[in-house]
Amino acid sequence: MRTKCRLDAVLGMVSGKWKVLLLWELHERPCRFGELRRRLTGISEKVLSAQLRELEADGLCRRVEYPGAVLHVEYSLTDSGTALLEALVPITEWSLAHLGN
Amino acid sequence: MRTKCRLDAVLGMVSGKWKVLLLWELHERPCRFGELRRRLTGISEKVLSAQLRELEADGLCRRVEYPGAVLHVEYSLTDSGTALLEALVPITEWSLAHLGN
DNA sequence: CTGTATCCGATCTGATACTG
DNA sequence: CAGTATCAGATCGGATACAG
Repeated sequence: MRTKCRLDAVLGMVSGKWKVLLLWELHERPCRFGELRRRLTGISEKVLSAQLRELEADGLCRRVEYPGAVLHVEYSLTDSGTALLEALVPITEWSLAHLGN
Repeated sequence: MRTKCRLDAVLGMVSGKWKVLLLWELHERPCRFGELRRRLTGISEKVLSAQLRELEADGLCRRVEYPGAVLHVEYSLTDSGTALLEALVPITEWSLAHLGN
């Protein structure tokens, strides 16, 4: 009965307080850690790190290290992550239709 | 920046551990409290009550009392709730396409 | 039958300091 | 620059007992 619908699993993937925002930022453009920290005003490094790792573990984003004297890491959406973001569009539309504007 | 997208608000409405299941059950047919408790094996009365109240507060389900010697209450989806459930369909499809079957 | 009141443990988030 | 470690506070879900 629990597994009758698969929604829970997917909703869990985006249930973190900052996850959707992260997906959104990464959808606009690939981002470095510090960039994300600045753009998601208020998030702590620990939480940012944790949520990125979860998104990564779920295959929604990827983490790429670039060689150099200083660490340079870039996060970006996977195709899967992009597709999930698109699957969320009807929810936004529902929101516009059923919640105030 | 937080309010740039409305996803968080809506996802919050279905983020409770049993919310989607509840919407699903109510979508199949209007249900009484005891019925829901039996069908959602494992949920406690307190949590069932709380989540129903949240769904109600968000306009996703309604609670109707029927007069009689004993209390008879029936919960059912609103149009808004039904529409939200439909807006979640693409997520299930994403799940089928991107997660194992 | 349909809930509410309490208490508890687990989980989540945040602040801060420290590291390679 | 890109994180990890630690600790504290808040929130969530669950068990149980009780009430209208």
